[in-house]
Amino acid sequence: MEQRAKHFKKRDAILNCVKCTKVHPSADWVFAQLKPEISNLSLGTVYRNLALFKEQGLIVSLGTVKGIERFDGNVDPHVHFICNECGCVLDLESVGIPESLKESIGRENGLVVNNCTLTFNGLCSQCK
Amino acid sequence: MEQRAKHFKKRDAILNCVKCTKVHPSADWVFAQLKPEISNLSLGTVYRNLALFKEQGLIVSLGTVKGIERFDGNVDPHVHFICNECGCVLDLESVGIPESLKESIGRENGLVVNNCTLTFNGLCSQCK
DNA sequence: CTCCGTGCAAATACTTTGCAAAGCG
DNA sequence: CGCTTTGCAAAGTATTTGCACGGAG
Repeated sequence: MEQRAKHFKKRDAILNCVKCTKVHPSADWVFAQLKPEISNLSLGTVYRNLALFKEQGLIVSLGTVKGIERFDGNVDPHVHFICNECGCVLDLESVGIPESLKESIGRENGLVVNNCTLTFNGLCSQCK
Repeated sequence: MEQRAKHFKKRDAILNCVKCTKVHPSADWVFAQLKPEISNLSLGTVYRNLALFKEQGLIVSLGTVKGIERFDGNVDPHVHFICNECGCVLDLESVGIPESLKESIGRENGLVVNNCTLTFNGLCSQCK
């Protein structure tokens, strides 16, 4: 375990960084966060690892906000609010996603439904 | 009217192209569609006009699919399905968006909610 | 003459990739 | 040694922008 910690030091730091924040970060943000403590970290590594995590299902992509891809360490399906002004992303805990729809929609339309995202857009409390 | 038709020939063609298809096109797709009939059309013009239409609310953006922005001439809120394999976008007519949520969510969280999108991901009938 | 839409090409900006070096077993 | 991770920089790709031209009023 300690061995692993050494070998995957940067990878773990990147994953941890995404998992432990609620800002729904971009690759660039993660890089900026870790750069001070891991001075020889490069942006390419961040991109590579985020892509890897996404593929492994350890994190999810929220899509792009203003042309920049945003990630979420919280894999559980939940509802997001995106501010069109400042680009911040918030979780809307109070709203539930109709998970049950996934299966029935798939069956009705002849599709395989893996995922479902519900997103609201507008202005956050600071920007409005 | 005829005057206008001349002056805005390309603009109208671009808008019409997005409005009259169900493929939820990208800028590139629109360009490819129109290029044969409007041989001196340039891609920059397509981008410029799509951005304009989006701003005017004549079309909406569905966000990016595989890094490419997709548009929808149908401005009415409706549910989408995106195939992760081929990138096609389908309308799910049968599912309704809980429009009423917008106001209550805004009020509860101190937000201004303008928009709301519900999207399912998976494999389409051809790709599964 | 002035305004607006446009072609064209250069510029941006985010992201991906190739390759050599370094780390771990 | 062999395999994986990484830094670095170059390449890639979608999109935006600057500028000059041309048509409409």
